[in-house]
Amino acid sequence: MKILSSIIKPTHKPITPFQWRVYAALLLIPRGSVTTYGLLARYLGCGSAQAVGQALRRNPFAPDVPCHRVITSNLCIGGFSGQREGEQIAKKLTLLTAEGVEFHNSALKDPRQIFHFPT
DNA sequence: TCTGTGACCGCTG
DNA sequence: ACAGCGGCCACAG
Repeated sequence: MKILSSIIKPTHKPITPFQWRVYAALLLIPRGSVTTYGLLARYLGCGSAQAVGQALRRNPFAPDVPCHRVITSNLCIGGFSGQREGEQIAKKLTLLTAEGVEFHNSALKDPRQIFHFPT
């Protein structure tokens, strides 16, 4: 499995401890699976999915850190690269499709592809 | 310090 | 089914 420290390069902006935890958790998600902001927040012991969104929005490591594998709790596509709609979302869709995660009208087709973090 | 903002969530009517 | 609304918490300025 990938190690976060091996992804970070000197050219990257420094990240906060919270961001570190978020990105490290992302690396646990296998290809072909996705998670939600809420699940991720709960796994991190942080009550706010919105805070997780903040961290992902500022992800300096895309696409090495698979931030595209995070969708909203209602199983919709969510945002990408700071955008909630538009070309960037299409890109996110493409990435997920390439991994075998299919959407229908911007909603996850198969809920079984949701990754549950270890307790 | 303090404040506004956000790739969100879930309860309520 | 669905829109509204308060809560959440990290972070930049």
